[in-house]
Amino acid sequence: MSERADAARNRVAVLRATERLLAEGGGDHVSLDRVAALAGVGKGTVFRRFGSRAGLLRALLEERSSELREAVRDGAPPLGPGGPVRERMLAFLDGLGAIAEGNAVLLSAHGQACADDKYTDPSYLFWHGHLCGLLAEARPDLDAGFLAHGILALFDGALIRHLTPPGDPRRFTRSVQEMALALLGAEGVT
Amino acid sequence: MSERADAARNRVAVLRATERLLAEGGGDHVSLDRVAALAGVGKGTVFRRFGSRAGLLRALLEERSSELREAVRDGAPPLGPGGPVRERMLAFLDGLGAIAEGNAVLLSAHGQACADDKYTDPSYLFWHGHLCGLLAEARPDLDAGFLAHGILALFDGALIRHLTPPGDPRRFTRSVQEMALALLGAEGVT
DNA sequence: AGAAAAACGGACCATCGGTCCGGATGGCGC
DNA sequence: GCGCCATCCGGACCGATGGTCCGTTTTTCT
Repeated sequence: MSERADAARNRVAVLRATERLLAEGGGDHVSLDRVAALAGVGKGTVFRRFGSRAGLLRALLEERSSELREAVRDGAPPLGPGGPVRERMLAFLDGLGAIAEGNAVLLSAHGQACADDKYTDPSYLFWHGHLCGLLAEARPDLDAGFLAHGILALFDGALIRHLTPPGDPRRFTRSVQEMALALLGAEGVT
Repeated sequence: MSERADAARNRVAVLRATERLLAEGGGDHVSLDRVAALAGVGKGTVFRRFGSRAGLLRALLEERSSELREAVRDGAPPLGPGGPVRERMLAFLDGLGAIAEGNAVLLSAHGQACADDKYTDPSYLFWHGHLCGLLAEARPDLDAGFLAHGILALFDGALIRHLTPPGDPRRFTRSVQEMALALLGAEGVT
């Protein structure tokens, strides 16, 4: 056995409380005190389970993106391995964009909390590695690692909010895809 | 008269103290208390002069970048108006990159403090407008506004620190330039 | 049932950004 | 040189926050 029943129950209570607070207030509305109170647990519990404020937000983000990660790693094309690079790229950006657009507030809160550790975060490293592979295959003449950082840098909560007009929730994603295509260059245009 | 002598003296003392703290500790080592103590002034003074922690960091950043702004607006080519777009772009990125590389810590501290206001900051808007103009001229087929955000998103303190190896301080700038060129596309290659 | 292990909870702490106001200080007119 | 008034100073003060700690409760295993 790895987790006691009450521990598991409390963990989901805390996560649900966090997303409620995230939804109804800004990102800085989520304080550990408030989360604990709303979840009906003690502050120590929140901390013990998630290590820190950053850990809590990371866990929530993980929950939101694990599905995409699986699909990218093991799923069927166009997301998963096997299809043409350009399609994989677009499908991946579509998926990541959807997550980002739906979690812009969480994204900025997490960014603020993580600060410097951002680039060593396993989740970031996975996205980066994936993009890296795709870019390297399509443009072996460029620095794929850097371009991958460049694309991921777009996924900033504040930027997304800034660029998403009411009534067109996918605008950001389309822009990201356009930029990615521009980076891939005109070669191989259908 | 616009500023009393002691006020001016204190302002520079505070700015110097801030940069010292920034240099010797991390970005979160710069608390208003510490700044005030090191500058030999009261906390209220720091606050009155700069409005907030974010304002203090912004002022410091402003001090570092005003020269580049002038050069871009009124200076001679290749930085200033008049030269070929591609050269202006490279020169601008070289200048901005140098500032960013020399102030990575300040950059992340400022980013954290500003959070959402980042995209309405006058300084950001200026850089963005400039890039926008250049990109729109070179690639009228793309969304210049978005691409400009994409390029500016690279200027993240943590990313710069992450990508700058000891012994090659300009590596980041070169990568940014390469990516910008990739965005401009192959058209017009010399 | 009983005991050890695991988890709980919330008081507690240091620190932070920001506010406020009585007191000091500088500039200007004389 | 002097005195007056606006301006500025300083640091005590505040509410909130992230994080810690330990006596108490709950779970689970035997």
